[in-house]
Amino acid sequence: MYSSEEEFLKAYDPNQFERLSMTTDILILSVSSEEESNYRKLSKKYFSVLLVKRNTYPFKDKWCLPGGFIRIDENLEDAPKRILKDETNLHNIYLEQLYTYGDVNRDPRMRIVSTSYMALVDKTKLKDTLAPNASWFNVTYLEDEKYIDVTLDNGEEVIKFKIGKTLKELTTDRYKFTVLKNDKLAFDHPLVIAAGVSRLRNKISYTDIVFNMMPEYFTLGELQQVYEVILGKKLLDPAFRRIIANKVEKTDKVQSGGGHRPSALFRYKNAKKN
Amino acid sequence: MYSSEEEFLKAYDPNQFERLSMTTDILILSVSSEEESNYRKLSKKYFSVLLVKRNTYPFKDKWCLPGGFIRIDENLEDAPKRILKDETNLHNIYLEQLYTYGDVNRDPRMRIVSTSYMALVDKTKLKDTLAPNASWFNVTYLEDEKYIDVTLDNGEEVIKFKIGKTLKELTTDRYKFTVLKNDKLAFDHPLVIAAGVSRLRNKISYTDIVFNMMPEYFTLGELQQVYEVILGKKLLDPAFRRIIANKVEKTDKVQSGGGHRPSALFRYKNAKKN
DNA sequence: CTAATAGTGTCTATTAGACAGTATGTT
DNA sequence: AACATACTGTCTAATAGACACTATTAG
Repeated sequence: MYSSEEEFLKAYDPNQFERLSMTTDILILSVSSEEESNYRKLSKKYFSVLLVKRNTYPFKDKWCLPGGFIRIDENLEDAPKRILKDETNLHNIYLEQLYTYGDVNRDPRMRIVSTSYMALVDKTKLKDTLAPNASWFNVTYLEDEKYIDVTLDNGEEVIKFKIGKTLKELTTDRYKFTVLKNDKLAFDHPLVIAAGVSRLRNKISYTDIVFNMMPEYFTLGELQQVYEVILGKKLLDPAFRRIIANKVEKTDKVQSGGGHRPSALFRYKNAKKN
Repeated sequence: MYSSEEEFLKAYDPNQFERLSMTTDILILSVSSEEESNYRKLSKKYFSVLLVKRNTYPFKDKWCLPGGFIRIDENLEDAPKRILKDETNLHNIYLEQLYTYGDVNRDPRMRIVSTSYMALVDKTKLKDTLAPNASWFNVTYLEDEKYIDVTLDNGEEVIKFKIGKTLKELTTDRYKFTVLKNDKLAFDHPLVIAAGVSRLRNKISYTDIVFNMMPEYFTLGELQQVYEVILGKKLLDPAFRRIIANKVEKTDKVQSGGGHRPSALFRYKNAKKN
């Protein structure tokens, strides 16, 4: 039919299959601290996500993850990088692909497939240069065998949604997530949030990604708090210290002034395998 | 600007962003047995992948994963299901999304983003109804700190490729895979194979997905062999039996005739948490 | 001194790894 | 009997969980 690839490509009709649009959604996660009135206590930490209030249709006035269309001349993973830059003014951020959502009717405008990414940022590097309609929400994430209950709170507004887990045993992906309750989030973004938090919770124990959310110097108490808010449970000090011992290195800096024993400041050690 | 969502949707211009094409690639994995001449020995098992020889441009005469275009009116995950049906005549197969590849120049025809899926099948259910240009290749997968070396062999042809692992530490996904050597596989399919095998190797130890590759009744020796070919290493019998003990249930069937002690046949137990 | 966090020692329980042994078919 | 796999008992090493204890500061 064609005697060479060039010839084939020249004759190729790109409209053989109707084309579609693609977007990306970014789950930007971080850890926030709350001021503590008691000078002795440590400031409480929260696990938080960045949401944007939509001011255009569809889903006008609902909250959604930052995102946007993939440009025709842009690599897939460059789109979330671009949007992250626009939204937070940060670059060189930890970014990981989560999942691609492609149900026919997931967007009322037209056929849009969306690839979601998860980004982890250190909020201390972010000097209040947030986009005007963006806001950090503290995350409460409760998961059991059957449901995931998520509450997002930015101090002014509370967003709650619930996801049902259907165990599909052997025939397909382990769980199928279905949104059971949601009235303030746009699109299928509850699913993205659940997928991302769940992924982070798993990965925190076998990778070093937490350190993307930490400043350069930190105390082990702070690091433990971050683990605790992400995992949603308390950890025992000695066990925690054993586990992270070879991931961090002690510096000669200390943090004092808290009405209690000062703590050594540690730094992430780019641990070579040994 | 618009007073209602309906009005907005009516006026919406779907060509605001140039649209693109999407395809899906399916990594179909299974386990093959080889006839053993010594009546006493167990038949040797291989980990295997289904490839298709391309008879059209681009990449004419190279091997690739089964795949095809996503139709405009088809849910994303329905495309791999449809292709799986066409290719193997099987439905209700374990299917899991792997990764979405979207570099601008990954396809010479035009801008195509591709979402890859992994399917696990029990080859015994597949009664030689393979598509004419498809073939099962035995997989040898060697991974170390820096490289992944894969050899695929269907008895007639050998395909080798090599992938480099770049540790990206904290700034992005843990590893970036780069194809270092490949001359017989089309597209970025070496990356898909590596991603899938790597994922399966991890998941085999904390999920029950292996049973998708097993017939209804099997001996623990066979099951152990499957674990071994997937993990690429020998396991110790007592440890293996301890681990899978609560995932399987013994039946009153036995398999005898092998010149050695007959073995009990087991079945997958849809283990409720206890 | 007190409240609060920092940091360590050690016992126990659970799990993983290793090896050696017994059991039982077919030719 | 010999070979090959089936299956189990048990010791040891490594890891995880729990608790109690000491250390040190600001007020």
